[in-house]
Amino acid sequence: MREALQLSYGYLFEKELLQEIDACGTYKNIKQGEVLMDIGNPITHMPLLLNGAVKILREDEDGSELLLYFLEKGDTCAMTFSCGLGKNKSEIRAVTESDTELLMIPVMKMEYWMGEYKTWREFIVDSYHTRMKELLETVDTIAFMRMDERLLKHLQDKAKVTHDDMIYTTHQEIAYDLHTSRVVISRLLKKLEKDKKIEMQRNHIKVIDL
DNA sequence: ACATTAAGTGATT
DNA sequence: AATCACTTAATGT
Repeated sequence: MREALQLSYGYLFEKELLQEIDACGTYKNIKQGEVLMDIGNPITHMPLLLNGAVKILREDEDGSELLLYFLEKGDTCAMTFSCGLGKNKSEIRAVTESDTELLMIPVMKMEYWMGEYKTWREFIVDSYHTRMKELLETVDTIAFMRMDERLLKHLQDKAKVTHDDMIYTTHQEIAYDLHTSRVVISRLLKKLEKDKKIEMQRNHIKVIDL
């Protein structure tokens, strides 16, 4: 069994379940920026994050994106639950935010364990809750916060999931995540820098106000 | 040196 | 807050 599995999930699951997870899952190491799951893809596996971070995005008709939330170590994707036995298609896109190690569990196994292991069942229900709360928080953010607040929150979230106060990205990419234009982001970042909340260099931003 | 990409800015809606 | 049009700065070849 991989150390990472024991480390991230050892306190949640009993030995037998961990061994089954280890045996049925496929370990994957994924580089930053890879698309794990795209809109329309059939869902056959559920990911268990061992480390790293994944961002979950929604897309509109003309292809522009909106970031919904991040997944971290110990998280799993909520979309997988709402589709039985790989019959449904993914409604979201998942992109690795940093280099990520994860385990892919076949949906069949995940359903089977629901009946077999209480700890697994609790984990799934709990994850579902967490995702739902996270989703509500983003809805609030989009609906009630001004763009400058959203931007700062986004930078803070990003720093958190990546465990690094340095954010390696361009203004354009941030604009895509927040579904706005680059010009707006550039201007707001300028303000945040003046307020000593961040420091900027080309292609990276240091978050000071964490 | 030149082309490409990232970031800054004023004006307009 | 978005868009346009344009400038300036940094980086790659």
